[in-house]
Amino acid sequence: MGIRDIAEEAGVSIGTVSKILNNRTDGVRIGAETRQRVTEIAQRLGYQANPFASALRTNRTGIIGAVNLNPGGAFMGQLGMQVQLAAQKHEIELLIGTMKTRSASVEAQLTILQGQLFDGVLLLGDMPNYRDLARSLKRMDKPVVSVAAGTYVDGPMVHTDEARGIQMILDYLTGLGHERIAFMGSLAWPLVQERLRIFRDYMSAKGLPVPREYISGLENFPYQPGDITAVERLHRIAVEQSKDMLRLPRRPSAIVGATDGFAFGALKGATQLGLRVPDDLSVTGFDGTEEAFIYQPELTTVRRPIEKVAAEAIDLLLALIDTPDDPTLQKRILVVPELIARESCARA
Amino acid sequence: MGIRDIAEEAGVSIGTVSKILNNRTDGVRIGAETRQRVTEIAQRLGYQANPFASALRTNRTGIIGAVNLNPGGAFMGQLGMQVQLAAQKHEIELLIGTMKTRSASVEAQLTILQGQLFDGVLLLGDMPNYRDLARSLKRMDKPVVSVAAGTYVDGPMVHTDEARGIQMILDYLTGLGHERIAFMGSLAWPLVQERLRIFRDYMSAKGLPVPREYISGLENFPYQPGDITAVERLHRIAVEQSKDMLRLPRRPSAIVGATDGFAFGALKGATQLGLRVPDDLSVTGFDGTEEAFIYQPELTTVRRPIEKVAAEAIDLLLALIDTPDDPTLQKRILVVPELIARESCARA
DNA sequence: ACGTTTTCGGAAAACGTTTTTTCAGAAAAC
DNA sequence: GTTTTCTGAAAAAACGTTTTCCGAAAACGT
Repeated sequence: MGIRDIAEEAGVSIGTVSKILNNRTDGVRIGAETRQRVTEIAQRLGYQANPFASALRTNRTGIIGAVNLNPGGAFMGQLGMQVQLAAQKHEIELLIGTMKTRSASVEAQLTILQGQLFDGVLLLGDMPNYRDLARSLKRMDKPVVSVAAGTYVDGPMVHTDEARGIQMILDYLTGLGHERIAFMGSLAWPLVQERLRIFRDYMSAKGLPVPREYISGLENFPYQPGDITAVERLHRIAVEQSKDMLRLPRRPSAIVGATDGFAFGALKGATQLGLRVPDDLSVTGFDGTEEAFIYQPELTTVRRPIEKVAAEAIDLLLALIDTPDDPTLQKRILVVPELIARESCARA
Repeated sequence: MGIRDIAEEAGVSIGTVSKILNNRTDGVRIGAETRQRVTEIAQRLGYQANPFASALRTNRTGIIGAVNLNPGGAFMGQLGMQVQLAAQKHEIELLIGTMKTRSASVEAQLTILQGQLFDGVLLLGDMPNYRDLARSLKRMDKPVVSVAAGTYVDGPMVHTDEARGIQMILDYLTGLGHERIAFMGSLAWPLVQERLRIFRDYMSAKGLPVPREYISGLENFPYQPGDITAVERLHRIAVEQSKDMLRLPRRPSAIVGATDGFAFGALKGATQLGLRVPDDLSVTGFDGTEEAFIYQPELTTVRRPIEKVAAEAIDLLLALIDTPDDPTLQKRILVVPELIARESCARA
């Protein structure tokens, strides 16, 4: 059961057992025969070290944590899974928690429980007040990597190259002859603000006007994590907003959704107005969730390469855990996304 | 930093500090004035007990774990989130892990790391070889509650009353005059096998024949958790299978999807054949994921009341942690689902 | 004033490891 | 033949709590 039982069984001291089981070679020698015997006994008894005792002594748990800041979304769910898979390749345990909403201070959460329990933390996704969070994280003495959070975050991070993504979409759309291009998203998320900015920059660089009515920002959608109706409400709003746009005297010929979800809204809005996609309207999404393929019509979207993002994030975090002070690890990795052209776009 | 610092600052012993901070009242008395002083100092210094030391001594971590057996799915993602929320109401920490695929023995995983780290474990969802898993869990000395796993599992569990759910669907469909009703799902999951059985029982009780071609079982879909293409492949297959059915000389007038995902497949299959939903074909789903509402047409489905399932599961697990030997807690809770009629069904 | 109870709090053991220090005996060096 | 070095392993300290046990002083009853 404990290291003591092994020691007793093998007729050696517990210290010896510990050294053998941890393959300690530094400064201490153990005879090959003893080593063999002990390992075998440990095997036979199915010994597993008590993680608390080990952690207490070493200050290492071998567990890394991921905090899902924006749970419930399809994209985030898939990101969580991919991070899990990436962690498995490294034989390390990964546990996912969620950002608490009730807790008074964001700080309390991360620094305290998770800061001690985990050797390092992955911060998954974006959230409305990310900056506050980031500030409080400074105090944590364990490495943190931001994942898919936007480019504005400080410190090590892994993210999709969204500028490239938006650019791909707009290249594609303008290549199809579209000029009246609208944008829909929820600006409560900093990530979406970034996407909108990139969108605007591109359009003005190309000299394509973007009238005010072509931007549907949905500034303050009341979102509570876990609100079971949020997705449905948001969809309903997106449908309505797209219909408003499509009833404009000069309606857009293409709608860029800041998110696959908004694209679905536009798709349904168009259907409800009797417009045909892609003949009368082109629609694009962003994220490349699996639903994009399942939907009717199948959605043209930019797929964020979740597997790569996850793998890079894990690699970076593990490196940071190993050598926290290596300045070359304070890096910002951008993974390039991929345009997936499907049924929802056509020539203008 | 540690309890020692508090003790020193307050001029008391560490034992006293511990008792005060843990509100120990049993047998030990502490003066109100001392209590006050110590609490205040702890507050001021921002003291937080080292969780490993505490856990080492008490064998309790205050953390419960959830193991997602079938990660990646939309339903499971939402279940995970709801469980999180339910846990928050109890001021308890909940961490979600995933079933490892690489690990040779299922057992190794759960019993060992998680068995020690967690005070109790929630097993979320179904998996192809659940029985093996369940067997190995017996050895774990921490309470386990199965959630949304099917009725065949042993031990405490919380689940949807699926018989009622299927019954609701079939009552609804037969009420609309449907008699030629088909079933689609992936029988690799025991859960789906149960649903099919219930479906068959109902149909034969009503004297409605179910020809062999009306059952699309997809016996062995090769599924690897984390396979990024699985959802897409499965969808493609579902579309094809539904088309096969719909090309039958006597095609079904309604298709019951064992899962929302299969219903989407049927919906798209019908569209591709030029059939109109719901005029030419009625389709129902099962699970009530958010996508069901977003899809075109909006899907009639049975919603599994995830919030209730999650809340019941947390309550039950916490009770079991408190009094593991209370025989009345060895219960099996069935939560009744809800039929949500939307656009995908009409009179036969 | 004396014994008895109560009140408050200290001392120390324990939890199961890891790591540092120490030590005995054998081998090597002088 | 004595001292030094080397080898293998035991012994003990440490990690930071919780909890049990005990004792001093104060309060109380007679």
